[in-house]
Amino acid sequence: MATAMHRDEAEAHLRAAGLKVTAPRLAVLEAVTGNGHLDADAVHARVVDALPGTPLQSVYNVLGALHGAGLLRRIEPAGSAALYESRIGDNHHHVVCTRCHAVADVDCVVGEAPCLVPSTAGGFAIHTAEVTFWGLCADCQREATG
Amino acid sequence: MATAMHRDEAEAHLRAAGLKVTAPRLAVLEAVTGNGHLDADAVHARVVDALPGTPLQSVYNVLGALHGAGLLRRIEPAGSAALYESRIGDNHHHVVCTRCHAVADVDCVVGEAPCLVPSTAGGFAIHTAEVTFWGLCADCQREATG
DNA sequence: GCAGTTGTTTTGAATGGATCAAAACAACTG
DNA sequence: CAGTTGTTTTGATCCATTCAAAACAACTGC
Repeated sequence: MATAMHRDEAEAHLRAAGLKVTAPRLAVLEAVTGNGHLDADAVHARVVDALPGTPLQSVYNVLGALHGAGLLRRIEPAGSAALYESRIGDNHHHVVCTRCHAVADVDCVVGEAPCLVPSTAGGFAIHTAEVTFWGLCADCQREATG
Repeated sequence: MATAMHRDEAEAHLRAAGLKVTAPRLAVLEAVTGNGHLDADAVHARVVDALPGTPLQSVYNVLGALHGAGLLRRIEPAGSAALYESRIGDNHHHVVCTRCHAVADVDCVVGEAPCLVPSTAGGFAIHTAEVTFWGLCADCQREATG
């Protein structure tokens, strides 16, 4: 839990994005903010704490809306369900544990966003680069060598 | 269609990997080799040409086995089904069209595999890096600006 | 060559993440 | 405060993929 989001902050973000301010949206925004990388189920679990009875479908809708509005970033590592994170605006990368699927952020490793150099490969007009590292998380290293 | 694979070549690869040589496996290997990035359905379509009646399930089994043996590489770009390619051994990257999902290979853009520098981020022992670029393919650029 | 063993293919069914659609509802506008 | 429009909810459906058991065929040793 890094930076939890205050209700009024969340509200401001929603309004700025031209979205109506609703309880499920505030709940999802608070659930994701500062809590790493969560899939729809994990978000749902947190949302239900704050807003009992909220259906999973609503979480999907809200996540879709917030992602569409640029308020949430979405990643889909191979083998995992879609994950959402609140850290946006910078283009950082991710490490995924090949054993337990844990995810952590990685700031661009080599100097200034080296992997992001826009280029034209094979006639494609590239606008984004996404880097996913694969490895073993600390816990799984222990269990593997132990 | 770059390098099509001959039957005996395919056989050798299978044996080298300790896999039994079977018709479906040869068919899948030939279907994927030199044909870019194919999902299970696309592979199935090709396999059925050579081996009528082959069920999709068998294609899944074979793709799984060949991938497990390191004979096929598997990528899973967000929003697409799993794709298989025969180009292995080098660690190249991919561009995916955000409009039509076409995929092309990209050799590492900045010098010598800059994105692959193994490092230790957040306690993870990284062993692989995967770079996915997103952009518009030539065709979609035309249709978008046209 | 031929039978046995083991791994593969096939048949059939099930899973899970996610999406679609329509009805019930609530947030913003004036 | 009523109307309008966007949201949430209910409920159903989709698709890629995986699981399981039975039918089968590739390799081994004889």
